[in-house]
Amino acid sequence: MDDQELYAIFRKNGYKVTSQRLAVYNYLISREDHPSADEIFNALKEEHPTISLGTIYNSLSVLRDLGLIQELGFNEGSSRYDPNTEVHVNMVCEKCGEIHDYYPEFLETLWEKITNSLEITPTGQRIDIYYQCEKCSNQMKE
Amino acid sequence: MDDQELYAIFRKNGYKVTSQRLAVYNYLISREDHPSADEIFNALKEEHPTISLGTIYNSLSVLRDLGLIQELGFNEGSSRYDPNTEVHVNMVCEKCGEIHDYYPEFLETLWEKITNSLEITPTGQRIDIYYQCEKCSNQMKE
DNA sequence: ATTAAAACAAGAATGAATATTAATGGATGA
DNA sequence: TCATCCATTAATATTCATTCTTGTTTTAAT
Repeated sequence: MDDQELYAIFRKNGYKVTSQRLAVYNYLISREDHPSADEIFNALKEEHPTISLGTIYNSLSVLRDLGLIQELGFNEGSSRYDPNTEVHVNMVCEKCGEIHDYYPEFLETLWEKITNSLEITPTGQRIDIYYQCEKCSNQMKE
Repeated sequence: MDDQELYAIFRKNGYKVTSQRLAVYNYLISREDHPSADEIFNALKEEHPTISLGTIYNSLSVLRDLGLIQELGFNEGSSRYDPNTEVHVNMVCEKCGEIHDYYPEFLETLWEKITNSLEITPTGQRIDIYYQCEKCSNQMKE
């Protein structure tokens, strides 16, 4: 999705196009993992010296309400933000919290088998697999 | 699982058996949905007049660390506690937050297809489907 | 029964997230 | 061009779930 498409989505829904919102979204899609609001804040401070953490939260809420991103709440710590709203698996390291997306073969077909049996229409989904990433399981051995 | 089995699990892992821990676990398995710490606290106050919210959190942490329950963190509000740690689907109403478990046909087989493709061994999983429950979608129409 | 370790209750502290408020800066029309 | 409007922003205060601290009580081994 390029910025022009974003502009259109914002305006169609009555939101103004602001450099802060664009920056948050573009930063999110630039990353493979799913950063927290604070991480985004620290990353954008350099190019946007006056941006505030409140604005980050605000922008993330707008993006989430527009369905452009998904917010992932966890047991501990802060929420993480995922620019991918399609069906996929979040591989979550239970030690360091690192997250990356995973697309098993035939996932969409399998997921359809599950959702087809429902009487209602889902508005979203979340699939997490918890494990220990290579880095963390190596540290355990030492 | 009866209380005797619980006793054994606690002791085997170096935890003492306390009435508070038993009460929290037994209350959880008595419920179809997945209450929050505060709900558990309010429910147990009658039979345990001196119990504190801190103790609820403590007991829940112990039960979680023993693998007896799963903690589900969400974007908004408090964590919810699920005494079912097997593979299942959490049906989460995005309006009122009500949760109930769902077991689609062949879920275990489908899930094995997904996890078999992994190089690592998962330590846990979480599958949520977000939707609007009947009560909430009826309220929207009015 | 004695005793040490673990767990408890009560309340303070923490920290993520939201709410509030005044300032900012485009857009619009005179 | 200028003034006004209004959503958004930045800064700050506040909320609320959860964790931590302290002193007391309970558990369970001896």
